[in-house]
Amino acid sequence: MSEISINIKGIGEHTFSPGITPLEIKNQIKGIQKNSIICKVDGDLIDLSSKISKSCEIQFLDAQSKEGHSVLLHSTAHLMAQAVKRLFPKTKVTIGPYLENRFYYDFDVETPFTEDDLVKIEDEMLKISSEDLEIIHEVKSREEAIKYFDKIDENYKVEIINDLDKDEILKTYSQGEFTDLCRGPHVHSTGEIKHFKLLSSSAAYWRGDEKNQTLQRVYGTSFQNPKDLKKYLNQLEEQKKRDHRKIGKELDLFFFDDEVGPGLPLWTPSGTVLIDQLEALAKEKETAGGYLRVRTPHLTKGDLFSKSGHLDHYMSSMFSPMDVDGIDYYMKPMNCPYHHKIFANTPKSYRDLPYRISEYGTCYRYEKSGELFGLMRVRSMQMNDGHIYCTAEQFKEEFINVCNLYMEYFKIFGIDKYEMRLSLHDPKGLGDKFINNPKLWKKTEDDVRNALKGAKLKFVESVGDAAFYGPKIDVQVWSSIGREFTLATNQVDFAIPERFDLTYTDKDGSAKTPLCIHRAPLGTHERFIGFLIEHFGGNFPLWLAPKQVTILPVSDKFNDYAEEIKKDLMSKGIRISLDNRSEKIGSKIRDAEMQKINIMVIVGEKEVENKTLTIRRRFIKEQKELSLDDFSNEILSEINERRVSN
RNA sequence: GCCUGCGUAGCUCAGUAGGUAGAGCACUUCGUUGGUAACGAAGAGGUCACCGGUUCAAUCCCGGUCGUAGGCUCCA
Repeated sequence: MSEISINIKGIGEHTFSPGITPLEIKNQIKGIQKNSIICKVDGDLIDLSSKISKSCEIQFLDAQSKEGHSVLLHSTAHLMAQAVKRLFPKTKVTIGPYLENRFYYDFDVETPFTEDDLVKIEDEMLKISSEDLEIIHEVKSREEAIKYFDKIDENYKVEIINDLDKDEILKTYSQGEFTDLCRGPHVHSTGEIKHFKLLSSSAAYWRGDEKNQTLQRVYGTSFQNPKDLKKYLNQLEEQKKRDHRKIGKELDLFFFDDEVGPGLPLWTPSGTVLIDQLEALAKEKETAGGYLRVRTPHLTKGDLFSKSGHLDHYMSSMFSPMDVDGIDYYMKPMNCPYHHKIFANTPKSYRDLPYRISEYGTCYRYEKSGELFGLMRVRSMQMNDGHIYCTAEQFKEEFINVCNLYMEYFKIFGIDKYEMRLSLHDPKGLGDKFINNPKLWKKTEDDVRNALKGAKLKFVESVGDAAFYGPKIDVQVWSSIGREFTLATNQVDFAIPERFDLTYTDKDGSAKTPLCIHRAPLGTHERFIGFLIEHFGGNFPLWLAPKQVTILPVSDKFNDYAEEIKKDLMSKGIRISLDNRSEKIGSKIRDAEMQKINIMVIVGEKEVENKTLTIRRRFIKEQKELSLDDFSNEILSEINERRVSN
């Protein structure tokens, strides 16, 4: 057989006998990075032990590359599974994929893992690593694979194989006594996996279905380099410090009370400042965008929600009804039905469209107890809600304007890590989860997709995440501990206008049905503020900060001067406090820093004499001396511009 | 809702082979009047989440409830 030519990326062409493996190439050819753990042949990731039969291009990768790292993570999941099987032989393995910087493996075990168990598993993993077991892959026929996994009593694996496509190539990976069904590829020996850490264990359902068996999921992380592992673990610690639940407590922004109920936040004066600022921002932008503001009740007769479809499609997220004079009343889970009522209250002409109305309407949703999460997931929420009623011709522009509005907001806050997601219906849920009208779904989804493409907005698509009444654009963000949330949303509703018999009189005098766009560019106060707390780590920009300025007299002797300054700044609308305790200046500064107050105004003998203030900004030691007027002018313009720096 | 862990002063946390509890910070008072991240002293504070059970005795052991954490599922 003739030789084959392999172009090694970064090295050059070499000839080999067919059947050569990347591992052999790595050992033979000088200059290939020693820490390569996997390779790509003509763009496909393959095991280092795979045989190469024809000329190709090969690229060796270490775990610094995203693909290399994901292989390492995946292989670490297998290593963990092997350790678990050694320690708890009755365990049945299921699946163990990699995520970004993490992996997990789901196990069916008799008793859930304790923290001690995780330590034991980790120790066993280190042991297997030092055994340096070769990881061998084999292609198996369907029958062979089923027979094998059946024999070793791994029924989940058998179930997986039975569900795979008939022409799927089945592979097993073996390391020592442990064999797993897997697509691979994997690193070539357990000795390659050295620097890992198990992070947590929790429950998960088999195949993500709550009707199925509860499995134990163990999360972990793994790196090639101990420094990278340390860095990642530090990063996780740092992220925990930004957790809005922690900062919310430290800065006294909001809290939950057992006697009030879970998921029902109480906003303190400081937290309420954040709400007020957001609301002022929304009001300003919406007024400029042609919205009219409205107000609607929190409680309503069931008939309205029956008409809107909520009782059919949304009941599981609604609080149980209360009986009022023999009639069922519900807390509102959304504001839309009221806005439709307002639209319909007076006759509309084509001249009234687009008709845009908005409010910060408080909604109440029954979220299952285990789903509650700080401010990010609550049961009472103040929604930056609004509805646009427009003609088909106006739709595209209106829809994109909403997208632009939330981009504008994001710019104000400096939010740049988000993902726009076009959420589509899942045909399987029609009639139950979604309104049953396949044609309208298709048309509306196409319209939205085209509008987005026309505006050159980047987005991903997600099937099954639509609202029950129409497709939507969700803006996804991540909390500091990595959970994903929808921050803003922009939704189309093709069903409601008809259900509510909403019409307008067109130019020709005929009655037409408008399109309806639901939108919540700032989401809800709860989630948006929860997100902002983490985004800023509690260090709010001046315009948003609950405590903008504090005056720190050097000693009691200057309290009167401080009081004058306080009065002046307060009259200008600045959120100001005065620390007149008999404490040393250093102590007052420390307390102000801990409270993350933006600006400290220090006054002592010098300032009283000069009629000035000494200004010290949060985290900045350098100070400057200013007159009261110069100072207030300076910060007022910073506030009015909603500047984000510091 | 499901699985597991956790619940001690306003906050962060000690503690008890079962004999009703302690620190630091914060708070109040007194002294100190101090120039850039903690001045000193004293005082006040708790049905040890709640309800039952076992026990002479429960904060501790057992059961239940509620809350909470990590996930799963679900969502703004």
